[in-house]
Amino acid sequence: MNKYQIIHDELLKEINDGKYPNNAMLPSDFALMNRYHVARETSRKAVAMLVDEGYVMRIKGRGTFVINQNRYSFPISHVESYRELAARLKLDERTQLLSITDSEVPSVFEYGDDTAVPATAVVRIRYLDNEPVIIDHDYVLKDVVPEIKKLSQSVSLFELFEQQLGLVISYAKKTITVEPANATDRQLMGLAESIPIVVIRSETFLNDGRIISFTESRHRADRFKSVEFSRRH
Amino acid sequence: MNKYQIIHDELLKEINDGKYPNNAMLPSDFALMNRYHVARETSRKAVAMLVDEGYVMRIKGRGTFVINQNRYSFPISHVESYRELAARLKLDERTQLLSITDSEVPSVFEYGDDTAVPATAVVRIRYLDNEPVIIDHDYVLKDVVPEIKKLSQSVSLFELFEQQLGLVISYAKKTITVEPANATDRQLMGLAESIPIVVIRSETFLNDGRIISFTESRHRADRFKSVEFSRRH
DNA sequence: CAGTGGTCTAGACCACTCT
DNA sequence: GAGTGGTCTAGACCACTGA
Repeated sequence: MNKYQIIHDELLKEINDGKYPNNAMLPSDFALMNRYHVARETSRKAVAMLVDEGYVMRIKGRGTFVINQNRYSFPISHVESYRELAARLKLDERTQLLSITDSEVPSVFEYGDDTAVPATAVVRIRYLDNEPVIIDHDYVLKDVVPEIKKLSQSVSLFELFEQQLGLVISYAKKTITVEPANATDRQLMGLAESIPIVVIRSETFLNDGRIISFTESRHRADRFKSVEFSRRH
Repeated sequence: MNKYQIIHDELLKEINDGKYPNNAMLPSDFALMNRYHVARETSRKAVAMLVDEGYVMRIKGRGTFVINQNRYSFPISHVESYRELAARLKLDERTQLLSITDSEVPSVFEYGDDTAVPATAVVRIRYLDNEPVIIDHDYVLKDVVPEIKKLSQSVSLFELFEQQLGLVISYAKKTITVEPANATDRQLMGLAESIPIVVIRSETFLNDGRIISFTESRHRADRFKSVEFSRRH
C-alpha cells in the first residue's frame, strides 16, 4: 500500500467517524508531514484525492475543510460496482442472476467496425429494499474472458475479473440517457405503465488498455438519483 | 499561467489538432522534461490533468495514449457554463431571459435551517438548434451578490460573477434526478404530453468556501445525453 | 536491456489569510 | 508575522513493458 493511500484512507475514516465534522479543518500539510513522517508532496497527494472525491475543499491561506456530504445517492462520477455501492449506502440489496448466454456486443455501443464481436451476455436484476429497480446487461468480451461458466450470487463481475482472473480495471466511460421502458423492463420490474428508464451505458477498460466489457444498466427513473462533485478547471 | 497548465494546454491542443490521433503515444515524462525544461513532477502534473479529463490513459511500462473521444454530449463531470458547453460543441445556441425577481432559495435545496434565504431568481430558457430544450432557474444569494440589475443576452451568470464581480468559482455539487414535467416546463418548452425532465440541481461554491448560487437546470429527457470518463479508485 | 510510468524525498519560493 | 495552500526543482528507487 502506498503512503499517500494510507494517509488518504485514514483521513477518510476520520471524516466518516465524525472526528472531522462538517466544516472542520483538516490537519495542514505540515501537520501531516510530522504525523506520518513523509515529504510534503506525499501528504498533499493524499489530500488531493479527498478533494477529487468531493470530501474536502482546500482554500489558500485558510486550510482544508470538510464538505457536507449528502448521501443516499447513486454515484456516476467514478467506477464502482453495484455491490460496493450497496455496501457504502448500507441498503438492503439483492441480486438475481437471470441468464448467461453467448451473444455479441450490441451495435448501440458502436464498437468493432460493424463486425460482430463475440461476448458472453450476463443479465441480472437488482433489488433495493426488495423492489426491483435496476436491470443490468453485461457483455463480456470473449477475447479477454473466453468463458463465464457460472456466477455465484455472492460474487460480482468486478470481483470475478479482479480477484479470480487477476485483471485490473482502471477506467470506464459512461453515457447517460433517458429512454422509455421496453417490454423487458416492464416485465422484469413489474411496471404497469411506461415509466422512463435511466440508461447508463459504460465501457470498461483494463489497465493494459483493452476493453473488457460493455454494460447497459437500466434504472427505474423514479428511483434514480446521482450526486456529483466537481471542481472548476 | 502555471508551467503545468501551459504544458497541459499545449498537449490538449495537439490532441485536438490531430497531431496525436487516437491510440497515439504522447511524449514520455522525460521527453516533456527536455522539451519544456521542467522537473519531472511538473510534466507529470500536466499529463495527470489530461488523464483526469479523460483525454489520455497512462499504462505503466508502455506509455501515455490518446483515448478515442465521443463528443456531442452534455458534460456533468465538471463545472461548465451553458455558454462554454455550446461553444465547445459548436451548436447553434440561443438563450432567452424570462425574468429576474426577488425570491428565496427553494426548500428543495435544503439550505439554511428552514429559515428563508433571500436570493435573486433568474429564469432563462435555452434553445439548441431553435428548439427549447433547457429551462434554468438560478437563485443567486443576496448575501454574496446583493443585486442583479440586468443581464445582457450575451453574458452568462458565470461571466458576470467572475469577470465583472471578481469572484472565483471553484466547486460545484450536482444532483441528477428524473422528474415529470410540470406545467411551467410544458408551457415553456411547448410539450403536449408529459415528457420526463432531467433535473440537475447544483450548488456553486466560491474559492473562499461561500455558496454563491443554487441552480435548477431542467432538460427535456429525450434531448439529454451525458458522457463521463472516470478512473477506478 | 533501455524505456516507461509510479512513488517519494527534502528542500525552495510564492500568494494568500488572519491576527 | 505566522500559518496556510500552490508551484516547482533535482534528484532517487521501484515495477513493469517490450525488444
